[in-house]
Amino acid sequence: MARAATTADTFNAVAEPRRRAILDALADGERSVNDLVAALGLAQPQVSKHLKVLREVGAVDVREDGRRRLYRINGEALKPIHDWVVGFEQLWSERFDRLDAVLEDLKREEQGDVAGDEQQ
Amino acid sequence: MARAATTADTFNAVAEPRRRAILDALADGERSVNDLVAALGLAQPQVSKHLKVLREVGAVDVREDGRRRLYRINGEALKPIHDWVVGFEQLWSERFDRLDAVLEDLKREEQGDVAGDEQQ
DNA sequence: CTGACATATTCCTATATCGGTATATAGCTT
DNA sequence: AAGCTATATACCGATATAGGAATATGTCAG
Repeated sequence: MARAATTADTFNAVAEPRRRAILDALADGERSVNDLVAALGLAQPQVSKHLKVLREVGAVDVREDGRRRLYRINGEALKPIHDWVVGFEQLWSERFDRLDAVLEDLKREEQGDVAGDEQQ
Repeated sequence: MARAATTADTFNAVAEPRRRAILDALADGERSVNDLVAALGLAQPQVSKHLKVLREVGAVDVREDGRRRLYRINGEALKPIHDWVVGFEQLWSERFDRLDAVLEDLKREEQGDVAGDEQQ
């Protein structure tokens, strides 16, 4: 068995840096393919191919406008990644330090050690 | 050129679902390889191989304990993913609805249209 | 209708992957 | 030392990839 298809899910689609760059470029609105080609400095066929992958996982939507196709981001598709990674946020974020302290205290109280300040 | 190595960065390493499962299993503390094998229902060599990839991108650390190796998660490695995806959160989260409304109002005021309710 | 423009698709090739199986390495235990 | 346990590594095969180049499809202008 080989590696999962890039179109298997958003995690795989977004593992490719240039596809992330495309999503970044689409962050503030619709853009045509040529627009993206210019913005990213990639060859047109590669951009089209990357867009196809992003389309297949639902990370972008297309709209036709004459001979151009305007791509727009579909944030919903990134939610699974967000939800997964946010679960680990406490492992590095200082925002949780206070919470950790509180939980420590609760734990000690639960053990009847109301005075606290015991060492591990 | 082929797809980027799974060890190229955390995005690639974590694109594989079983590697995410390993990280999930390590979320609440150190575990030995066999422990992970039992928890995930995978063959031991595959677990070792997945752990190697996670080690190479810095997503886990190892500690030797007799003949066992205890793996622990290193959350820092997930931060780039977190930081990237959080930038898109406003695309789906209701938490930003209120902010959007405020920004709309500000925009209208800036344009001198204090009465608001103009159509595009 | 012909040509220019915008985008998608096809073909090619090198490469890294993943699972499976077998085996190597290393640390206990008796 | 022998044997068992825990983990890592090597080998194999099938597969999907990504860039490059060429080409196909579709649309607008004159």
